[in-house]
Amino acid sequence: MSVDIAIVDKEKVEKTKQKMISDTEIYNISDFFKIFGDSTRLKIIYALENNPLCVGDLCNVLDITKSAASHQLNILRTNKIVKFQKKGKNVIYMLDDDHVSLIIETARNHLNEGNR
Amino acid sequence: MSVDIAIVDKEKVEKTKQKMISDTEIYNISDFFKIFGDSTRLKIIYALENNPLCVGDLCNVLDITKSAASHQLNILRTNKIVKFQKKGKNVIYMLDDDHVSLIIETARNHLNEGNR
DNA sequence: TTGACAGTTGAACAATTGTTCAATTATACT
DNA sequence: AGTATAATTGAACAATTGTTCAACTGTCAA
Repeated sequence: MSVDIAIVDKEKVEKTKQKMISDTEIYNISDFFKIFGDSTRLKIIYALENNPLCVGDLCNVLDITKSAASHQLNILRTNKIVKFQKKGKNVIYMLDDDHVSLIIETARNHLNEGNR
Repeated sequence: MSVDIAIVDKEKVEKTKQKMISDTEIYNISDFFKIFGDSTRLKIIYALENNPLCVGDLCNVLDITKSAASHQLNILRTNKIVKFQKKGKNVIYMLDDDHVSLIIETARNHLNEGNR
């Protein structure tokens, strides 16, 4: 009731309300999409596809600073998109999850083919 | 060269650079994901799934103001995620694209099942 | 044509987010 | 131990983004 806007189809509104998924699930899903909503993170993911790289080399591939890379890698690590492995002085990053590439490819195909 | 960080594996860096997709394509994809990276927009999409609604009813379902809804609907329209149809004083919104539901469901399943 | 209602719009504001900079940790090498 | 290099971290800053508020457009009905 808190919005106070006249309802046109009360039954439909109620039914739709019931069909809605929970707020926490909505937040989880939108947070997940936010990860891929940044071009730097997306580039990192593409660079690491089938291709582990240490931070410095990753920076050279993408032409970004170590700090910027490290911050974004931290986010990707936290969200289990990438994992790492220490090798001497270097830290080697790689994708943690096969689904991720699939989801991105689905979006890419959606954009390239078909509609739009 | 602009980054000036020592390269560990020059060949790998070069190969990876070549494999990278174009910046404009990266931006297109990340912009696409940005659309779903907001909880209000995601809620709107869920509410409209198999279920056209006028703006007022949509606001009642989601408990948001008309203005907030209208701004987000504008973004969704621009990106061809929803389309609309005028019916008298009302504007009926509906999903424009089947792929969209699919992509969101893929993400949702990824989050619910399997890893994480 | 006037009043009421549905929806849109732009500007202001608040919050979030990404990058930069400087300092710090950690490892390797001499 | 001391130095050099790789990477991380936190704070400051800049940019982007979502919501609110108020004004506006367009449509219906009396």
